[in-house]
Amino acid sequence: MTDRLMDAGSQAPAAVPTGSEEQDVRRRLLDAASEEFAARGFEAATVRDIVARARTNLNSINYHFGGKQALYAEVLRHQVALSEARHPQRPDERAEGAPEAALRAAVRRLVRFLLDPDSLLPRLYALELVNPSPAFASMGPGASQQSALASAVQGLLGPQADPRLAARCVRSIYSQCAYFMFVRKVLPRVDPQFRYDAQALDELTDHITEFALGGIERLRRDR
Amino acid sequence: MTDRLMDAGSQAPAAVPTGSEEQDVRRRLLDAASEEFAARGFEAATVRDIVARARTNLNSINYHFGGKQALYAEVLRHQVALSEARHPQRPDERAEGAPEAALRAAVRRLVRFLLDPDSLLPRLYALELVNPSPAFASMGPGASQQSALASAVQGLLGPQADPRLAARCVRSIYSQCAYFMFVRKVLPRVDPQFRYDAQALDELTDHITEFALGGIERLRRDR
DNA sequence: ATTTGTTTATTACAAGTGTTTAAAATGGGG
DNA sequence: CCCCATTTTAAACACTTGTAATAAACAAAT
Repeated sequence: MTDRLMDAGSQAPAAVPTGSEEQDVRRRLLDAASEEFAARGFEAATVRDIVARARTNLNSINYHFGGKQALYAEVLRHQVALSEARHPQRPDERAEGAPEAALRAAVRRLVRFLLDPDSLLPRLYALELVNPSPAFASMGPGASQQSALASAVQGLLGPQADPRLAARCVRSIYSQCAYFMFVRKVLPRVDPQFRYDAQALDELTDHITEFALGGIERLRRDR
Repeated sequence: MTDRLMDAGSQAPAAVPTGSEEQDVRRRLLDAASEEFAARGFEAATVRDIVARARTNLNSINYHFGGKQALYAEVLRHQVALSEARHPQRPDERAEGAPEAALRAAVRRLVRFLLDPDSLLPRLYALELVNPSPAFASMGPGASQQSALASAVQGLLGPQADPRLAARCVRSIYSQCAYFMFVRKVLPRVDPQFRYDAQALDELTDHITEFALGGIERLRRDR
């Protein structure tokens, strides 16, 4: 058995016109598998469809990844990394002036992360949340987004607020964003005018933010 | 080919001690299939597991229902009927005094419907929403619950409110309830103290109601 | 008691699954 | 040039799937 787990970027054959042909099959498999797993789920996706889409042979998955499950785990890691690269965390986002602005920024970030129409992660994430697989542990549930949300909510509720209340408010906001991730496939059927483009996501961000500001304000006054 | 679609309750052999043995297998199949489909989803559930759980033979599904798909459609219809019987719509619920009370009643009904721990429908519903199947059309998405919610929200926003705003508010509330339906399987892993018992559902109802009252109030003032 | 229609049980089958085996091709250092 | 590790290809395997074919058991009416 050969050790295939060397670092993926060190061979660097200078300016070879063929590019990194060696990792090319692996990359194609990763992309094809991402689409197949996102489209049909882990069990329903077949290795034959994946290798066909990747334009390679049936044994490639076992050779390059060791099996269907290992490929799936790698797909999850890859898509998480891709998505985190597409949605970088600005470190001082929560330090911005008014807590209302902080909440709006956190909601916008969460919406764009969970509803990114160009990413396969929301779909894979929804499938895992509804039907968790053994490989689910590697997906942090948007931890950084939720922490930004939590601090914004904390800032609005005040420092001496009940942390359980704060957690409930965070979940109220998070659930509104996640809903569109879950129902993405059926939403066009029940609400045909809803779109997942940038403008619609901004309007959604505005609504969720305003709704949440009102809800938090009321719950703050109740205590 | 024999016509098996006669009415199901007319033979009535008086006080036979064996009960309606004829429909017994069909009922057992329906129950077993409901559990298997809810546990593993339509594709992953196998007819062999279903007939084993129903303590009958492999051909039963084809004989009594005509195939796996037809059985699944029947399971959906059966569970919808069961759940609607468990959660009857009180016709004058929306007529109750204050609109706040109407909203609370609508939220409570929705929560108990979508999060009923003794019903298999929420699970089947979540699976269909994330991965719709051809048999999905037979499941109205809690239409009556949503209409009660809509009228309550309308009452709070005022008669001249923008209907699109009202629809957004309804969705903000609905999504908070549906969230716990979607993440039911992973919630114990990420929030171990959350329970789906009656008390927890009432607390959830209170929180969602208060949060929504604040949100609606704020959005009403914005216009 | 025999027949007839209905239900249950057993077996077989064709298609599809992930994985294994083994052969062929490839491409650099000796 | 040739060896050798790596990669690709092709074929086969063992297993599961839903469904069909067929036989057996059963119940009621003639």
